[in-house]
Amino acid sequence: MTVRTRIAPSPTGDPHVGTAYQALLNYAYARKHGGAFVLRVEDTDRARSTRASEAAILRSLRWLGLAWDEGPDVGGPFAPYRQSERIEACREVAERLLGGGKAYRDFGEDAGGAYAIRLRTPETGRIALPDRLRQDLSKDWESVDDPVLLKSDGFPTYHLANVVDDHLMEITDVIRGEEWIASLPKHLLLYETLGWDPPSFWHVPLLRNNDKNRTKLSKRRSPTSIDFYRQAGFLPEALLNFLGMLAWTRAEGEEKFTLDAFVEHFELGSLSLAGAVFDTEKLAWLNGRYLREDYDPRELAGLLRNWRFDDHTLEAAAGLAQPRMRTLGDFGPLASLFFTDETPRDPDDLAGSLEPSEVAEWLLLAEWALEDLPEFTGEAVHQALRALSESLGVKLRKFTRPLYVALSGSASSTPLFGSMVLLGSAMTRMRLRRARSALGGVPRRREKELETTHRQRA
RNA sequence: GUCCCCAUCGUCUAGAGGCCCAGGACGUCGCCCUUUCACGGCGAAAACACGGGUUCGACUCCCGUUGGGGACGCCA
Repeated sequence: MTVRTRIAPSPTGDPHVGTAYQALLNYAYARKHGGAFVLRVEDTDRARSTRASEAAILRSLRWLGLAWDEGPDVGGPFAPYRQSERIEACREVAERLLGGGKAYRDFGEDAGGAYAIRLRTPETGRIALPDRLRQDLSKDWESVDDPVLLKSDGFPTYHLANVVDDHLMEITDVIRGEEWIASLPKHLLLYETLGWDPPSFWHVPLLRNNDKNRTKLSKRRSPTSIDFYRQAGFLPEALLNFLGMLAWTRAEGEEKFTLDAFVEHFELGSLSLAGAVFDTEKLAWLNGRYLREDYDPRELAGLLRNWRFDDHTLEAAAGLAQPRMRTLGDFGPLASLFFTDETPRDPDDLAGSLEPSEVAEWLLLAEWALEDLPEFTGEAVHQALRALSESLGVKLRKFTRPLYVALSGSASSTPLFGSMVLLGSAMTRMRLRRARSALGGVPRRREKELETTHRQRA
C-alpha cells in the first residue's frame, strides 16, 4: 500500500512552528517511503476559522519548502481538501451511527431543540492503543467520555472529521502530536464501529517552551508564529533545519543539513520521545551559518532586499520618519526599529514614572487587543488601543508611551500605529511581550483575572 | 483531582547489555588568530533523576519512587 501522510492544520490563528514541525515529520516519512504528503485544512471550528489564517498557514509552510502533493490549493484525487467542503460525508456517517444505535442525540441545555450527536462508548473494559513509537499503551473505557461527533451547529468535531477524512483520503500513517493519545480510544472506536481499518498512529512529542517547567510551546510564552521568524530575519532553510535537528542529529556530528538529507537519513521510529525545548539560541547560530556559508555578499544583499530593504518598506519607513528628519542621516536612527530584531528594553525607560507592574499589564492587554484584530491596519490598531486606554481610564498619550519604548527602545520615534503596521502583527506583539517580561511580567494569577475580563469584553 | 505519556550535560541529542569513569552540537568560560567586534581554531567546566531488582556485567531490560509534560470542551 502506498504511504500517505497528512498535516491537518486548523486555520484559527498564526502559522505555528509546531505545525511546521509535524508537517516536516509527515513530509519526511511520506517522501522516504515514496508516498504522498497531503495538506488538509481542518476548519471545523466555524467560529474561529478564517480564510486569512488558512492562507497564512499555507504560505508559511510553502515558504519553508514543505511542498504537499495534494491540498486545497493544488487539488488532488481526493478533493476537496477543506473540511468545511466535505461535511456531507461526516453528516452521513453520523446519521448512520445514529440509525444503528451506535450514537445518540444530546440536547444539552439547548431549549431550542438543537442537538449534538454523541458516540456511545463502552462502559467497561480496556482498549489497547497501537502507537508505532510506544509499547503497550492502553486505557480504561471508564475514563473515556462519549465524544461529540456532530455539534449542534451541524458541523463535525475534529474526532469525526479527522477519522472520516483520513479514511476517505486513504491516509496510511497519522503522525500527530502526543496530545492526541488521550483521544485515540474515541478514534479507534469510530474506525471499528464503521468497519474501517485504522491507519498507523505515531504520536510525536510536543515542542516545549524554554521556561522553567518546559510547558508545551505556546504563543503566550515563546514566539511561535512562523511569520515572526521570517520577519525577524531567519531563513526558511535554517528554521526547517533547526526543526529537523530537534528530531534527529547525524552521527557524524554535522548539524547543518538539507531537507533531502533529513528525508534520507531520518528514521521516524527512532524519534526521541522526550519533548524538545525550542531553543532560539541554537536556531540563531544555525541561521548565522547559513548566512555566512551559503551566500556571497551580493546574494546576501538580495536577501536583505527581499526581507525589509525593499521599495515598499523603505518608502513606508521614510514616510513615517520624514516629519522628524533634518538630514538624510537622521533616517538611520529613526528607522532602525524596522530593520532590527532586538530593540533595547530598559525597565526604567519602559515604565518611565509609572508603576512597572501596571505598565506590564497594559502591555499584556495591548497584546491581546492586537491579537484579536481581524485586520492589522493603522485605523484598526488605533481604535483598539484607544478603546483599551479608555476602558482602563488612562489617557491615550500616557498609555501609548511605553508602547513606543517597547517597539523602538526609545520614547521618541516614528508614529506608533503606522510603525506597528509596518512591523507587522507578529513582530509587534513579540516586542510587547519582550518588554513585558523586561518589566518583570504579570503574575500568573493576575493574568488569569485579566483574561477573564478580556474574554467577557470580547 | 482522574487518566495517559516521558526521563543522558543549562539546551538539542549520540548511545539499541560490555566499545562509555558516556561522544557531538548550541550556550558558558579560557587561550590563539586579529586594528575592534564577529568569524575561525584550540581547550575547559558541564549529564546517565533516585532506589530496588535481572545479569558475570546496565545509561541501556523490569519494578517502584520522584520530577516534568499532556488530556479531561458541542477547540483542535
